[in-house]
Amino acid sequence: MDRLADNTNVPAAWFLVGATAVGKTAVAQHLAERTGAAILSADAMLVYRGMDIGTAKPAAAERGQVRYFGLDMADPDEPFSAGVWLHRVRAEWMASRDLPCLPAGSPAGSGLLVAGGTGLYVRALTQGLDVPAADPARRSYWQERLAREGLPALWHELIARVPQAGNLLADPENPRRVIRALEHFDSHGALPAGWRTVPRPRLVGLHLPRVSLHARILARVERMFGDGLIEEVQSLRARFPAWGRQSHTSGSVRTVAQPAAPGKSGVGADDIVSGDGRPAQAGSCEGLACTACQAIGYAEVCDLLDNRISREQAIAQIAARTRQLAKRQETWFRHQAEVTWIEITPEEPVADMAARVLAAWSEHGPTPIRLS
RNA sequence: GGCGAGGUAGCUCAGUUGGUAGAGCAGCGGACUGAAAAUCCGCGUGUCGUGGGUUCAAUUCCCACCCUUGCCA
Repeated sequence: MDRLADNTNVPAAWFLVGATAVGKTAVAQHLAERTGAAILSADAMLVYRGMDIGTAKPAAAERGQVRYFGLDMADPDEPFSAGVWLHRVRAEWMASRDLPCLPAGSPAGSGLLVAGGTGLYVRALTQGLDVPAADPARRSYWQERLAREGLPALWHELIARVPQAGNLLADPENPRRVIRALEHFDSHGALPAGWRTVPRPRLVGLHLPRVSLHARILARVERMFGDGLIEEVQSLRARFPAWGRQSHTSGSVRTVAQPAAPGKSGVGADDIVSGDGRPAQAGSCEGLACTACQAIGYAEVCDLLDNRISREQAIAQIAARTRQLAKRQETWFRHQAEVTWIEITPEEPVADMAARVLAAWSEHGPTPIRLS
């Protein structure tokens, strides 16, 4: 292959990670415009066409200045996954002969700049994914059995096949992981041993104090409504009628305005909760790829459009879910990667942040990526 | 102004037949290899409105006051 860092013979890229709403996009854009680098978005929601406002996708003006990868790769009703993302991104990259190679030593030259907050996508890019996908039919088979028989039954099935699954699986109480392991076994006859022993890539990240980040998140949510988030969801629903036919906001989180506390002897409390009309099986979207319609902002606006919640509730819930996402992202990068954090403040000019990011990149060098 | 209801965790509320309290949400921490903006796990000390009184002991009973709210004026 010919996408090589000049001296090292290893493909690599400059990574900028961090929680949602810290300002990765602005800094990446700033740097790309000045270096001629292309930007690869490592974000699981920016891949969907038509979902622009709610995902804070870089605007057309910005995209005209810089070559972007990883945006608008699929329609919201297409099944998508980290694996699809990785294959497509690799293919696009290999096909782009005109893209500049990474400069040796100096990040002030051009190259590939990866910006995003989806840890799994970053990992896929730096480590690759182990084996081809499993058969989707197997997934639905196990999903049905989970619904019918419960998690312990699936766990027994898994242990029967892979006695040491307890050590291979990080989180046996997580139905998705158990199902994933089962479908993986069905397709490949074994579980990959490397699931829990991944090297941590060295990255550069932006970090804001929690309070500042929360303030930014709320401001951004309100701006999204001003920018036409509701209209965007309406047009998506016009294109995909199954979208938002029922509440997508699942029960675990999200009900900011709780009707009444279900006390031990709380007569009527349960009635109020269930009467509120949210059966809320997360992501039951009748044929639609659920990922997109579960997306933060989109699920809540559907509830708003169907009069299940008020505008104020929608804003509060979107902000809360975004905060929770941001925390999970921080946790991921804190522990799953070796990140050099650039501590920023809300007032700091983008150019200053960019300069500090550049300095960190210079110091540590680019992060190797796997193109095959 | 009169009568009623209420003031308990950041929010919405339980509860204590007197022995200083607990749920949901929020928040915090953690996990994470093809659904990842997903999914899953863990974490509950707060002047129980204020000041008095009764009591071995009051957040719980009594009195006063303050605040909120509903109805009547």
